[in-house]
Amino acid sequence: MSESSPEKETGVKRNFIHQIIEEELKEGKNDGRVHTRFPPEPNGYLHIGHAKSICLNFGTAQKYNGLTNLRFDDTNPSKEETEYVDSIKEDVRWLGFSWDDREYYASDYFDKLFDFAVKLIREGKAYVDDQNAEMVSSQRGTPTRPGAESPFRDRSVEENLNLFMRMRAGEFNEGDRILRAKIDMASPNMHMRDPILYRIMKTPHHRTGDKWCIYPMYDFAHGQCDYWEGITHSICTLEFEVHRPLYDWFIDQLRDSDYRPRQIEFARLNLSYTVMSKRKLLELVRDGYVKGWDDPRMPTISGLRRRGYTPVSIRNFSEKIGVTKVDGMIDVALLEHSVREDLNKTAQRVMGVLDPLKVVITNFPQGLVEQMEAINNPEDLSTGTRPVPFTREIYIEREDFMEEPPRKFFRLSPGTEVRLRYAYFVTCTDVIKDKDGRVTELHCTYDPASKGGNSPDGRKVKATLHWVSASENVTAEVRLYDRLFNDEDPANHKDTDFKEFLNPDSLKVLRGCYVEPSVKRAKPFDSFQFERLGYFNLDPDSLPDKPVFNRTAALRDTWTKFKDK
RNA sequence: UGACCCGUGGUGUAAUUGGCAACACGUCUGAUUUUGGUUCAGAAGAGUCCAAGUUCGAGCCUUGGCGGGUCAACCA
Repeated sequence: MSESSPEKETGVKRNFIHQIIEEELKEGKNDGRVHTRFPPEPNGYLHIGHAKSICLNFGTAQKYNGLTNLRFDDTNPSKEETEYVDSIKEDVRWLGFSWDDREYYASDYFDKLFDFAVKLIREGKAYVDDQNAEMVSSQRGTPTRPGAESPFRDRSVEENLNLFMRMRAGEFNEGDRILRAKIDMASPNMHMRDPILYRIMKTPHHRTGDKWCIYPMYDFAHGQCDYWEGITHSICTLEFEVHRPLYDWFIDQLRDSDYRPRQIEFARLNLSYTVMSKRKLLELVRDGYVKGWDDPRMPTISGLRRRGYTPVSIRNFSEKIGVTKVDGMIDVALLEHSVREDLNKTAQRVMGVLDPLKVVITNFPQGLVEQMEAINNPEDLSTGTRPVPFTREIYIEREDFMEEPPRKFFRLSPGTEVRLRYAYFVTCTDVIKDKDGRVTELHCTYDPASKGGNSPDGRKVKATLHWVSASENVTAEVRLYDRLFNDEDPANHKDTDFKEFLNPDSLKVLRGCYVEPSVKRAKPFDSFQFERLGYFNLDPDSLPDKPVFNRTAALRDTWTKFKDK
């Protein structure tokens, strides 16, 4: 062989699938081609688990200069909709992958699949079974007991052909007849016990309309589509492992050259605090527990997008978690770390106050609006600065003041001096309360010499506060999102009771917020400083309809810790 | 009384194909800091499910256990 390795440096971490591929490449299999596919069923929105599969399929092909197809596995018209195929395409694109013109549908192959079924019948490898679902199911046996053969198993080829044509013609009702492969009812592998190839479904298909009233099953479609598309590596999740012998059986009936696609299984992603089952996500959407598939609390790609996640962060995450056959549980902390890592470098900082407490700077001139200069991103000074208006009356976060500070509380309290970021040093002189004893206003004095946030005499302050001018600001509604689930591990709750673990605090609308959106474009972001609470992708161009506030776990933990002391 | 798959710190991944286990996240210290963030320095934490075997030497090989997962939809 030549010294030029077909492997490309893409920064993709080597995993067991790469190892398999490299061994095959050495043996010269499939003419050295690597061709993968991402095959979602369009019956829901893509979630973070799919992202792993997408990154794996596209990443693997890129690594070996191969191609990846996008293929919709649409063999069950009762569950699939065009809305879903559109959202899937958008999400894959957003993640940064391209399938060029290789967009396929299992339904594209319905004719070929039908012909293949006829071929199997002719060869005596498939038959029409007149039994109903219950009969078929009871004859299948159990994992430990062999099944029994159907009384219709040995029909003549002519009779099978005739019945199959009539199935297609719509002469029978749903459930009356099925087409089965004739393999082995005693096989220790349940999937080899005369699997069903076609069932009658008088449901219009989102692409083929009412052209068909019989539809192929997953097992009868997937491998064949792989074969016809020239897929070399059909990467799927662990639960399909037991399907592999059947996958191979169909390929054996089909192939006429050395080429053969190979199914390789990997462990699907499980995330702590997260429910990933499409059925459950659909339930959350349908029953109104969330506002939609793209609700920021959802683990869907579109939900994460609205929450402020970047494509890079999700790709990095997929890379970090690796690819194995070990069925594990990844800590969301790793996902959250991945966003922070990216956003820390790229997100523009803005200031904001969510729960405002008025502060009057008593020695600051009435009516004066002073423009302070704020850095857009301390991690990337090339992003420049922006002016932020400072006035005699400002708001600070209520949490940033404590009348009787506990040990280690460094922020504002009576008599202490703190820095207002990019503005001045201020000292609290008076605390104004209402008749119930609630603090309504603070009076402070500022040190005019500390403009910009540094005192010429070199004295230090222990805290830097975030603020907003009480008059020069923009207001909007802010929603604060927490994790959707607060149970230790809701993913483990297999049954419908998973909703019991919904986090009641997962969505709070905070009143009296001072944020910006389309309301006043004139002064965007000047007065928002969210970064103390986390990082936000809130630059004017990428702002969601509703500002989304991504509270990070790290900060929450810090707070919990602090409060305990 | 089945078939297939899996078993390395709290979590995830690695270990040049046999040379006494590394990295990331998380946790905990400390320093720096106009974000209690970031950055930097450091610490704790597994002897690789168990047992026997082969070997000078095993997380990697063999055998036997144990534990976990998947499979009995006319879903994918």
